[in-house]
Amino acid sequence: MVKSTRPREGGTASRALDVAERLVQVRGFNAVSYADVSKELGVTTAALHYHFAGKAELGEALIIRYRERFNDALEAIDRDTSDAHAKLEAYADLYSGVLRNDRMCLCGMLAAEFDSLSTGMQGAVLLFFKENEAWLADVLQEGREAGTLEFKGTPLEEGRSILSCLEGAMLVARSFGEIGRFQQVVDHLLAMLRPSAQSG
Amino acid sequence: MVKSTRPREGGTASRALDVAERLVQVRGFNAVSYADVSKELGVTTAALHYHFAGKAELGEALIIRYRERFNDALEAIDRDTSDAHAKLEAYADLYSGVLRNDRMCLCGMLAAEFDSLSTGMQGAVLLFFKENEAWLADVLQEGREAGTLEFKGTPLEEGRSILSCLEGAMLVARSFGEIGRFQQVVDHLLAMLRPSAQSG
DNA sequence: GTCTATAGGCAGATAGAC
DNA sequence: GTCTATCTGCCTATAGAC
Repeated sequence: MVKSTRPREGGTASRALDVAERLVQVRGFNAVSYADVSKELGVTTAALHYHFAGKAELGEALIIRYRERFNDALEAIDRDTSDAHAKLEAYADLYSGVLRNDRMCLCGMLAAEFDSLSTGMQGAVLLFFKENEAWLADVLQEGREAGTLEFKGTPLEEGRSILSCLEGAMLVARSFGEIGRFQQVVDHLLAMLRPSAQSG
Repeated sequence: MVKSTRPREGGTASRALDVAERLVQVRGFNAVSYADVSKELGVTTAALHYHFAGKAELGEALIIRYRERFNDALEAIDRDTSDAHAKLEAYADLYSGVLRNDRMCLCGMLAAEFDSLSTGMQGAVLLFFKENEAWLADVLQEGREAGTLEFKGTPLEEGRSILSCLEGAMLVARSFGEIGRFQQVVDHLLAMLRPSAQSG
C-alpha cells in the first residue's frame, strides 16, 4: 500500500524530502547518502532517522510526494486547458521544467536503478508510471473524439509510447546538457499527433 | 581520448568485464562494487586492481568495449541488410536482445547516473550516443533517398529521436518486466517511418 | 526533535609476499 | 597475476542524553 503521511510543509521531514529529491534526481538514489542529505539540511543523520526509519523509507516517501505533486499538476492542466493537444504540450512542459533544473524525472532515474530498490520503492515507481499513462490515455481519447488528435492503436498504447519517449529524451538530453534535444523529441511527437499529419 | 587496449579474450580482464558489464546493466554502476565483481570472478579485489587501476578505469573499459561491440553489430547490419527499414528493425532487435537478458542498455543506465561518473566515463557514454545517432542518420538518409522511409526534419534529428525513444522504452519496459512494452514502442516508431503513413 | 557517540559493515585502494 | 593483510573512510543504523 502506498500511503501518504504528508509531512508538515516547512518542517524538517519536508525539507529533508526537498533536499533528497534534488540530490536523487541529479545523482541517482545509490549515489546519495543519509549524510549528504542531513549535512545539507544542517542536522545529524540521527535526526534524519527520527523522521525516516531507513533509506528505503525515505526513498518511498520521496516517490509518494513526487507522485502526488505530479498528479496535482495533471489536475491543474485538466482544469486550465480544454484542448487535448494543448494538454499534451503542458504535460511536456512539466518535464521541461525538471530538465531546466538539471534534473532527471525522479521515477525515470529510479527506473534505471530499479533492481537495487526496495519492493516498496519499486511499487511506487510503477504506480507513478501507470497513473501517467492513464492520464495520457484519457487526454488522447478526448483528442481523438474531438478530432484534434490522430494516432494509431489504442489511447493507452499511444500514452505508453509517449511516456517512454519523454523519459528517454530526458535521459539523453540531460547527459548532453542540451535541453534542445528534449524539445526536439517533444516537437516530433506532437507533430505526429496532428490530424492528417504526413510522416514525410 | 577513448583508447582501446583490448584485453585477451578469456583472460581475467576480459572475464571481469563480462561480469561487471552484466552487473552494471542490471543494478547500475553505483550499486556494483569491486567485491561483487571479484567474488563472482573467483579472485580477490587486489587481483582486480592489477587489471584496472580503479573503479572508474574499469567503468571506462566497460563502455569502450560495449561501444566497440555495438559498432561491430552495426557494421554487420550494414553488411547483411540493404533495405533501410530492415536495418532499423535489426537495430531495434539489438536492444530487444539486451532487454531479453533482463538488462538495460549499458549507456542508458550510465546516462541516468551521469553526474556521479568520472569525466572519462561521461565522455565515453556521450561518444556511444553520438555514434549511434550518426549511424541512424545515415540509414535514415539512405531510406529517404530510396523512398523506403519518410520523416520530417533532418536525418540526424530523426535519428536522435529514435535513439531517445528506444532508450526510454527500454528503461520503462524493464521496470515493468514487460518486453512487450518495448516492442510496442518500436512498432509505433517504425510505422511512423513508412512512406505515406497516416498518423491516425 | 535533535544531539553525541558509537557500533558494525562495506567501500575502494595499497603494500609486499609468492 | 594472484594472494594475504591491512588501511582509511564512508555507509546505515542505534542507544541514550538533553
